[in-house]
This record gives sequence, C-alpha cells and structure tokens, in this order.
Amino acid sequence: MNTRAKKTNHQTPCTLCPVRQLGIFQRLPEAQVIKVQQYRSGQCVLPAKTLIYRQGEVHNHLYTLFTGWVMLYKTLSNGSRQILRYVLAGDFLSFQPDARVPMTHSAQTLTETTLCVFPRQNLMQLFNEHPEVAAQITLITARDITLSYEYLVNIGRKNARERLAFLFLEIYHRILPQLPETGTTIVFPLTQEDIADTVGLTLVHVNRTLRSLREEGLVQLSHHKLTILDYPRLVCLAGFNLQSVMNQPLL
Amino acid sequence: MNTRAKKTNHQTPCTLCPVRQLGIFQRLPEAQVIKVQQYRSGQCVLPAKTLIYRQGEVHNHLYTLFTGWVMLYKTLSNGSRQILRYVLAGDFLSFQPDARVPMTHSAQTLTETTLCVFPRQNLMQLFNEHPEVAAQITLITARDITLSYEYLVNIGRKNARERLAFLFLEIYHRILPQLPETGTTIVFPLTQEDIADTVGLTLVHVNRTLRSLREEGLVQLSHHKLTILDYPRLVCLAGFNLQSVMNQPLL
DNA sequence: ATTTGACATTAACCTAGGTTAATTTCTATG
DNA sequence: CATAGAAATTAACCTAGGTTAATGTCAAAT
Repeated sequence: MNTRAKKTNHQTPCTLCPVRQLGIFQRLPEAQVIKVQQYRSGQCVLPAKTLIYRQGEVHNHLYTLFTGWVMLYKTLSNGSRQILRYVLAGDFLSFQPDARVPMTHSAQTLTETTLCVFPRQNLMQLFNEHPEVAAQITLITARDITLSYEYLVNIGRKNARERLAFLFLEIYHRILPQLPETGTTIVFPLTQEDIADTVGLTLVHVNRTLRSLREEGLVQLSHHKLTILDYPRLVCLAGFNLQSVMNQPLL
Repeated sequence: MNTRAKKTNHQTPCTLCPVRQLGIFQRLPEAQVIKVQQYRSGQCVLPAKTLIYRQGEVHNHLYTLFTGWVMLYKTLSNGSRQILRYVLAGDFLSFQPDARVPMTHSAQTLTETTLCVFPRQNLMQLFNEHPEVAAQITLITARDITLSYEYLVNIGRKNARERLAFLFLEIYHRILPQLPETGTTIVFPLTQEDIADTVGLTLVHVNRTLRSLREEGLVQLSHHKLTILDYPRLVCLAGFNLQSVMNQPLL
C-alpha cells in the first residue's frame, strides 16, 4: 500500500461494526463475528487519492470498506481508463481468485477511507471454520456480478443521458442506507472526468449531458453535491431497477 | 425451463466428469466429489435456441454447463439486447445471490447443450457440509467478475476493431482447452447480430469491421467457423491479457 | 428442385458523441 | 489574499459508428 497509510488507534470491534448489516457478516450471529475478527489483521485509514493496489502487481490483502469511497479501474496501454465500480462502506475490495495472480485492476481512494484488512492467507482457514461466512461472501460476489452486468448494459446499449441517469441512481441508492437521514442530496466525490471514464464517454460530452439533465430539472450536480430533482423521470430515463444494484435482498 | 428438455438416460458420474478440471470441483478430492453428486438432481439435454430462464422470473435451479454454448443477456424496454457472457463447458449458470429474487438476466442455448442441475434449496446445506466447494465457487465467481470487467473495458474504451479482436481471442482461449487438438480454427456459433449485441455495436458495423479484419489478414469468420490468422497482431490490437479471461490460474 | 426465412453484405446518408482548444471557475496552499 | 493547479464550461468542427434499405446467400423443409 502507499505511503501515508496509518493504523487507527482505537479499532472498532467487529461486533459493533456499523456497516455489518451491509457486509460480509450480516447474517452471522454475534458469537461467530467475534471469531471472524481474529482473522482481521487491522483497520487502516487512508487519505483521498491513495492507491491501494495497482493492476499488474501481486497483492496479499483483502479489505472490507468501513468508511469512504474507493474506485476500481483499469488503465489501457493507450492511456485511457475505465472505471469498473465504486466501492462503498460494507463492500469488498481486492477479492481476486488466486493469490499468486497479479491484480487485474487498480484501486484508489476518492475520499479519506477506513479499511478493515484481512490477510489473504487466512482466507481458506476462515472458509473451513466458518462456512456461513463463505456462503455470505459468495452471495456478495454474486451481487457484484449483477451490478457489473448492469454496467455492461449501461455502456453497451444506452445513450449519454441514460448512462448518467443510471449512474446517479445507482450511487444514490447504494449511499442512502448509510446516511443518517434520507434526503434527495448526497455527497458525490467524482469529477466529471471520473464520470466519463465510468460510463464510456468523454469529459466534454459528460459536461454537455449534465447541462441537459440540469436544464430539464432531472438532477443537479455541482461542488460535489448531487441532488435528485425528479426521481420518477430519472428512473424511467435510466431504465433503473433497484434489485440489480443493491447489495441486499429487498424485504 | 422450456418444452423439449429431456433428462439423459446414462448420466455421467461426477467423478468421471470430463469438465471437472474446469468447474467447481477442480480441487476437490475424489471422495468429496462423490458426496457432492448427491446434491445434483440430474443432467439434462437442451436443443439449440432454448430459453433456460428468463429475466424477471424466479428460477430455482443452478447449473454447471457440461457441453455446448449458452449466452446470458439482458433485454431493455426499448427492445435492444446486451449479451453479458458466453457460458462454456465447466462454467456456472444462474448463480444469483438470493433464491427469492427474480433473475436479472436471461439465458439461452446457442447450440445443443447438456446441463448438470443442482436445486437451489440444497445450496446452503452443501456449503455447510463442504466449505471447500463454497471456496471454489467463490473463486469461480471472482473470475467471472474479472471477465465482466474486461468486457466493460472492451465496450467502454475501445473502437470497433479492438472490440471484435478481443471477443474472438477471449472465446478462442476459453474454447481451446476443451478441444481434442489445438488448431487455429474453432466452431463459432454466434451470428453477427449476437456479436453486435455483445460488443455494443450494430450488426451492420460488425459486418464492416469483420471485412476490415479479414482484408488485413487478422481473422476469418464464415459459416460459423472462426480462424485466427495472425495471432500476435490480434493480441496487440485487442490489448488482450490471458490472465483476465481464463478460468484457471496459469501454471 | 423450390420455397422460405434467417443471416450476411453493401451502399448512401446521418447523428451522437469525440476532438481540440480557449476560457472560466474552484480550491488548496503559502 | 494571492496564486497555481485542478476542475468545469463552452464553442467549432469532425468522425466513428448508426440508420435505412436493398440485395445476396445459405440451409432447412416441403
């Protein structure tokens, strides 16, 4: 990991984890969570814009995101970048199939971020001793696939306005459960270039499209605050389906 | 499932499974595989163009693909289609996180296909009794994510020629281990419209691009046979990385 | 041997989004 | 509060890929 990473002094015990409901352990009874905590090697805090790991390098940790925003992306030989996913509190990070294989993407913080660190070596042991955790991880991974399929449709078969509408709704709905009170405005740390590299457009065209969405009273994005102005029309425009985006079954 | 599905009479025992090395059970010892087989409810054979399950419907089976080609896709309200992935022998099918939630995509056979069927109810039990299987499933799912990320880059950040080059190489490499002898020609059951719906282009432009690739002596595609004519240049054009595509660690 | 429908091919034309480049805010830092 | 670098905005122009539509080819079915 990068330079300025520091371990926190007061570490949150897993039993008190505020994001537990979102993450790996949501269905585990208290007693089990305490055991799982033994496998955790620590929490660490990273400033914004920190590289967590780089595409092409072997990386030996797994993380759960505790607070903050992280983006996963790939860089092409021609210099362009494709952002794959935004990792939010409770999500998984760097879960690659084989520890010996170098990472196929990079991860970088967008905001200050707290991570819970699990060394990769312990993973098999954890699976053997706690099959419920293994099952839970399987489910989370399956949801990640569902989301990336949604992204494929977004980039492959929608126009610029639809792509942005989808991205905004997706992030809005994933952030909402973490906020103290529900509102139509959220903090939104992406730059217009980040947005462009997420939805397969150019920065200039994202700017044009944002203007068009703003002028039609659908969303307002400025100074890293996103406001959903007309939720129903936005959902319709985006072809948005909550099920495909949330990390939870809807009860 | 659809009408004409039929159960095979002589079912392959899991211990003799020719695709075992590719699938869930690659790292499981013989004895364990025999136990896993108890959870399998059968094998079935489907003709080409059969719908296995449909987006929006609850579906209660999991499958391993034994032989044949299956495509996963989503249909948009405007009628367009995005193909998400081609499922080949040894791959997983319909692994969705929650059994109560309707499928978020559809699956259809491209060729005659043999599936191994596992009822979803048994899944948790299987996980509890055989955590190694859970771990293995997690790894396969993680690889599926890696592949879908590769697709995102392909659609989001490459031009038409690069997209086709990538698709051809990806499928070529995934099919190759299954063929009796290695050659540069493979059977390729996709239509040009399928290709278009996979890489986010139109059928007409796929045709133009195919001509351009053919005229430059890179690939030859006709009558559902694909020939890789200039592998090195194709790899370079596609920005192709084997690691991100294969379901196996490279030894 | 002929029909039919699915698939492939091509051409002519058009537009959504890309490119380039200049200008204007922000925002962090001393 | 001055300044520099990052981010946003806009305009002018251009092209990769989309659209429409006509025609050709192939393979299955009668």
